[in-house]
Amino acid sequence: MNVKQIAKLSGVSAPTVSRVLNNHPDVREATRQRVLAVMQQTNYQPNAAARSLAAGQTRVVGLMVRKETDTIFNEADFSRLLLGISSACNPHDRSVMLWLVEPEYEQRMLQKITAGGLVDGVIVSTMRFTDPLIDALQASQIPFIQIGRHAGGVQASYVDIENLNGAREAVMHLLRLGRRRIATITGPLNLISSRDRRDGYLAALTERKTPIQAALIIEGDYSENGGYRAMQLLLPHQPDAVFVANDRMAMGALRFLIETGRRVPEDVALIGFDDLSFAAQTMPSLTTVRQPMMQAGALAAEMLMELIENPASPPKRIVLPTELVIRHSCGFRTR
Amino acid sequence: MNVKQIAKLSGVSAPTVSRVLNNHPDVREATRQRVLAVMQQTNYQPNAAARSLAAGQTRVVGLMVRKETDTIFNEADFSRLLLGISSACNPHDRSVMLWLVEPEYEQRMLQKITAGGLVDGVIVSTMRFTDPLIDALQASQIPFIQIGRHAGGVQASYVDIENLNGAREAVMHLLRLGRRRIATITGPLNLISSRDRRDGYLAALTERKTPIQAALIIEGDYSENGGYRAMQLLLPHQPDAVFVANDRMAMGALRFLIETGRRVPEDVALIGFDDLSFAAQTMPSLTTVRQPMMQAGALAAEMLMELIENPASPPKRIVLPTELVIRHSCGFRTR
DNA sequence: CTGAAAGCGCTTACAG
DNA sequence: CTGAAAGCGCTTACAG
Repeated sequence: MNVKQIAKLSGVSAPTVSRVLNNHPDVREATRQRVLAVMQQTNYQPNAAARSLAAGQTRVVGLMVRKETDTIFNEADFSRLLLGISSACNPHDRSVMLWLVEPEYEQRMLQKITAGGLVDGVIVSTMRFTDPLIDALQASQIPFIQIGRHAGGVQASYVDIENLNGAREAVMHLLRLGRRRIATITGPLNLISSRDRRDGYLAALTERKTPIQAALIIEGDYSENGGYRAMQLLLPHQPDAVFVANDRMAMGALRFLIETGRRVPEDVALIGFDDLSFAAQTMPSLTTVRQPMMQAGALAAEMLMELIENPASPPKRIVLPTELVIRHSCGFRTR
Repeated sequence: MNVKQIAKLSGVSAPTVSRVLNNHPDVREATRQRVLAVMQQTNYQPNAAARSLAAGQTRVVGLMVRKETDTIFNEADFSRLLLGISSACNPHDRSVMLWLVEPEYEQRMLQKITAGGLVDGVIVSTMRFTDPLIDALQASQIPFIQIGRHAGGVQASYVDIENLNGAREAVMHLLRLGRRRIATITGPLNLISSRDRRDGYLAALTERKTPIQAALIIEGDYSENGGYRAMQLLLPHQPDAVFVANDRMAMGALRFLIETGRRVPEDVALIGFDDLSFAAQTMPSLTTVRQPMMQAGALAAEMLMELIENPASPPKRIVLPTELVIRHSCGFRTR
């Protein structure tokens, strides 16, 4: 089944079939119905490759995700991002193509993408502040949207999460609860989200005129064991609260505190970041900052589709708010 | 840049460029080098749509995942499956297209896929024992591989996980530890994995000639609250151990037990299924069954690529072993 | 080993 | 509102 056959069966020409297929307004209603009926009967669907080639549009959206190390790659966030993108694309009849970027195949992927005929645009997610992937996309002229901000991308659109403010609010909450020696375990500081969260910590302290102490700031690696070790280093400096830049490290910190007989939150209060599924299940349950990754994915997809339709549209930057999920580890109090 | 231009620059014809592109052996080495050099200089990459149309091959692999309800959709497994598929496809220079199947768009997706020009084959993951998706794929003649077994798929290849045996071993472990009143909280029994895990439970009891009691078998819904409620119903029947068909429900069961003052594992031992990241972090840590989803994804992708190359090859069924991860909730003992 | 011709299945001006 | 012609950028026989 192809346009020619549909055309013959409907008693029209191929271009008319094409017009019906593409909802072109300039088709007489009777003709449209006739063609539609034949397409229905024959269960006809146009060939995607031919369509892409002729129209110069694939109706496919690409997603490039740099896998990073296992400790940084967060399965829940990844799933939610994907869910958001996919559910935004479905109603628009667009498909999504997924590339997990491994350095080994990075170049080839980029070439395939920029060669055309595969996708109309790309959503790119990488946690590195500076990433050659972004530069390559920038240079390639292909429409793209970043998840998170990145260095050098003056012209680029992005959807970011309010990492700074989310962290700031978490620390403010600890301050309001009367904590005074608040420490932080940061993520790897080559990641922009890690920096933002640390800066939020600093902002809260500064805002409340609380002294900042270098000894209370430790760089972690986003792993459970990293949190454990960081807490070990922190404890001699007697913090009464710790803002931990992700839930996984918070689990490790909690483990160390419990093993060494500290009470949480009485002796040391704890706030994490991510709201992974286990955060509600720890003992005590973990107060944490939730990021709207699904919404971020959906928005990025919408923005990309808009950019594809209208490549000249100016760059957009959206920063989504986080939500402080108050549980027990922070020294429970309903605000 | 297109084949014609590359041809002109290299002093050959378009078909020769095409042969070089496709590693056709019948090209003189000197010619090949000349063309390759020009392609390199011009940074040429062939257009994917044109290639797909002309060759009748897209070099794209599809993945259809039915989202099911939120409680059933397991983000960790989904991520791992995707990781496995993606890393298997990368070396073969294939891309992967992802569809999250929502009932609303199911028909259109299937039509697009079977119309051709989009993907060469499909990996399909759905937990329903009977799923129209499978039937439609079956009828469509498109090469496909199932994740998990399904009803009616006589000719279909699949990669499955040893749900039955994984459950069986978990229950055997409890029996070896001296438990005698072992209960189970199953998943929704319209899911094949749920049935398999229940059957594994039954198999172990039968094997050890332990009486099976209907009151000790409760159907859950894979949610945390479902586990909580199921445990509530189970407790009056005084089980001394519970095999729970997923970790999320196990968390709920654990919560109920602790809230009602039971000691785990002393009073009631617990084993889950999935090895979600929080399983190691509960108090007590959760003994559970780990499924090799990433490996399943990689294998499915390999099988699909083989099937695409050789559509006549006979169906293959692979069942991957699970691993019992022994922690504290089962009444710790190193085997 | 290489090229001229045809074709893959659509869409896009253009003319009427 | 509709159709004939050309074209999108490749690959596939076929002939030499």
